Amino acid sequence: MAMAAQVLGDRWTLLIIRELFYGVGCFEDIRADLEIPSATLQKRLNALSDAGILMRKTYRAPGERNRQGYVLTETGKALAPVVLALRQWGDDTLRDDSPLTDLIDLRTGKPLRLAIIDSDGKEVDLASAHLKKREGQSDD
Amino acid sequence: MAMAAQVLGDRWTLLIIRELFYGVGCFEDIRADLEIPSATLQKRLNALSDAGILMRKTYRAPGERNRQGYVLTETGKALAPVVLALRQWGDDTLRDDSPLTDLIDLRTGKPLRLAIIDSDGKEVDLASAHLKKREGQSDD
DNA sequence: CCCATAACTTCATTTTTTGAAGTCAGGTTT
DNA sequence: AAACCTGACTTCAAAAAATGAAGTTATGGG
Repeated sequence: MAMAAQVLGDRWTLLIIRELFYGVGCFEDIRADLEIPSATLQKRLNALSDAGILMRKTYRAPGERNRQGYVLTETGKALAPVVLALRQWGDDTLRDDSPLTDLIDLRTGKPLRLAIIDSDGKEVDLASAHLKKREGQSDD
Repeated sequence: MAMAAQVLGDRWTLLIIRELFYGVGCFEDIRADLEIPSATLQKRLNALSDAGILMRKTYRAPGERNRQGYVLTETGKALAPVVLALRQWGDDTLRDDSPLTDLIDLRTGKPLRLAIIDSDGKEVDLASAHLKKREGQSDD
C-alpha cells in the first residue's frame, strides 16, 4: 500500500482519475474542471501513464479536430473502489443530506454503493470489521 | 471529494491512518514503522487532528511512562473503506498471490472484503458499475 | 540527581508546486 | 495560402512543502 500511496498520494491524482471515470478524457477539460495548473497536470498524467494507470489515445469527436485522449487501463479502472470510498467518505463527513445516487448499475439502473461483505456475500457493519497488521512481506 | 483529496492527498497521510487502524497509536511507533521524518509526521498529525480525523489521548501502557496516543475519531474510522480499497488495489496490482485475509469479522472471524452492492445487497461486478458526474453542488 | 526516551522544534537544503507566459502543431476561417 | 485559433504541452522564476540532522523539553526510573 505504500507504493499505492506513492503513486496516488497527492492532492490531484485521485481527482484526475475521477475525471477519467466520469469520461472526461482530454487535457483541457480536466484542467478546466479541476483548475489545476497545466504543468502539474502534465506531470501527473505522465506519472500515471508511467505507472500503467492510464493510456494516451488520440481520438476525434465529430466535427472537431484530433485530441489527445486519456483513458484508464484495467489497472486504472480497478481504482474505482478507492474513488468510491473517498466520495462516500467525503459525502458522509461533509454533507448529511447527500442523495449519493450517482453510482448506478449499467444493466439494471439501480443505485449502488460500497460495502464490506463476508465470504457469504452478507454485508458486515464497519464497526465489526477488524484490520489486522499484515505479517508477511512489508510494503512500506 | 476535492476536500477529501486536500486532507488525505499526500504520500503519508493514508499510511498514518492505516497505522492507527492497526492499533499503532503513538508518535515513535508510527515514525519507526513508516520511516517518516518526524517534522513531517508532526505536521500530518496536526493536520489530521485539525480535520477531526484523529484525537490526541494520553495513555499509559503497564510498566511504561505516559505516552501521547493518537486515536481515530468516528470520522477517521469512517475512512476504513478508503484504506481497504487502497490495500485491495495495491495487492491486486502488485501481487497476484495475495491471500488478503487480514480483514476479518470481529464476531465471526470470517475474512471480509470490499464490494459494490445494489439496493438488495447483491454484489455487482465492477465493470457494470457506472460513476456518473454529479450535477449538484460541485465539491472542487 | 542523573539518565534515557518520547514527543516534539529548528534549521538549512532540496524538491515540488504554482501561475504566468511562452511554444508548437493541426485545423479552420477568410 | 495566410492569418488565426486552440489544445497540448514547456519554461521559468517565485513560493511552499518535504527532508535529514541536530537540537529541545518534559517525564519518569534507577
